[in-house]
Amino acid sequence: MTVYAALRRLVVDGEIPTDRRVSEAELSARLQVSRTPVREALSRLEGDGLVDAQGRGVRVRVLPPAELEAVLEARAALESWAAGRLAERVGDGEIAPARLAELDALADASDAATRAGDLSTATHANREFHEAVARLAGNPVVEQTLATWWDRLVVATRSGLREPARVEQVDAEHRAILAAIRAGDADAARRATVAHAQHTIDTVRGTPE
Amino acid sequence: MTVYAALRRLVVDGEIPTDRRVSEAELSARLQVSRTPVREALSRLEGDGLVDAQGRGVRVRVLPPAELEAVLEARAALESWAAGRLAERVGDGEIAPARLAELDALADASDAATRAGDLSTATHANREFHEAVARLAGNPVVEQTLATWWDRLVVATRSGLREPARVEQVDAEHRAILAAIRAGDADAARRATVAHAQHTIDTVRGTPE
DNA sequence: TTCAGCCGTATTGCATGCAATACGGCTGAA
DNA sequence: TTCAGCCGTATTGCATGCAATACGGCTGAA
Repeated sequence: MTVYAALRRLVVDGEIPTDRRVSEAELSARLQVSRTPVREALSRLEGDGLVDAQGRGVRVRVLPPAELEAVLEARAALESWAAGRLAERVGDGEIAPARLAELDALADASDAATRAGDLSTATHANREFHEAVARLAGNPVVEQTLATWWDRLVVATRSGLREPARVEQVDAEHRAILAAIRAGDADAARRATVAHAQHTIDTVRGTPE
Repeated sequence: MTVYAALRRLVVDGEIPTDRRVSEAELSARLQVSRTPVREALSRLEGDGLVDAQGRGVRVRVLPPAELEAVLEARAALESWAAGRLAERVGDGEIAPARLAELDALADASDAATRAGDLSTATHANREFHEAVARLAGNPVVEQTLATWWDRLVVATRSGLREPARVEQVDAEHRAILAAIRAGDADAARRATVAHAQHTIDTVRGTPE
């Protein structure tokens, strides 16, 4: 499990070359363990869709455009569900308004980093915002699936794709989602999340390469 | 990979006792391979949420009620998305109406088996119907995630839960989903799917044990 | 020059062995 | 009788070794 976690981190953090195949021996030397636990971890990572192990050598998966879009669409589906569910819970009084302050803080952090031009921090904060929404929705299955998809996207978009200058828009969209959640308006929360996600999809589509 | 597939099948088909821990040696003897590939497969199955491997011996996961509901909710979220997307594609003329005949046939099969009282076949046909909708929606990520969740539910509901007598209702709901898809009405398709799923959730909730 | 076919070797996939570990039950005190 | 603590053993987790395999490049024909 620890080897799995370590290897996953290496993959997600971009510490493993994506332009060539890597041998099990290479990874085991790097992690100072034998090939056996490395193989186990790789098998799991393959299940997560993070690496490709057919043939000889393992390859970090950089998603082809079609699959990138598929993951983005899937993410939009679950995130909009989560936002709607959270709004319902707020409306039902299951979530104390104070807990929503966490979301405000994360949106603030995301916006601040974006304005400061700190892309890496901004990306991370943005993810944290969306993951917090999923967590507060109270469905661990959805939460975990989304986390896996985020990881896939991180790997896929590291080399190449960059969020372009729709910077201003992102923050406004986050605030719109939050407002709907706070109002307990599930429908509006879903719509706002779908719109937000759709903009990301459009951006990716419009960015060949 | 073959060992993984074989073991997964054993788990999903209920061929492995769920009431006790099973040792790696036991499974490797059964599959006629050494413990090494069995361990790899188990690690992956754990990632799929099908088994629990903490401590000593592996355990097939029978979902606790809270998690069962979480999976059902998550499934509803993705399936309603898929139904809506498929309806859009039909509306856009991307899907030839002839391909929807497949769905009719699967709904027929599900209904026929249900009326014949063949629960096992009915369950399978029902799953095929929903998986066909997901496939036609054209998003492999959604499709595969749903397949994994179906497997989890199969294992979880094998011992104990049984679909009760809302038999008539199920077919009517399938037809409603189909009608919305055929009409290219994404909103209606989503609503019909959510309603269908919600009935299942209500049923499970109402069936303690 | 191009490319089909082969061949050597790096690499995988699995089996096996062993130290570390976790469990089930036993012992003895309260 | 109950249960904390220990102890023996089944089981895991990892390392290692080896046969099977897949790849990269070489050879020679077209």
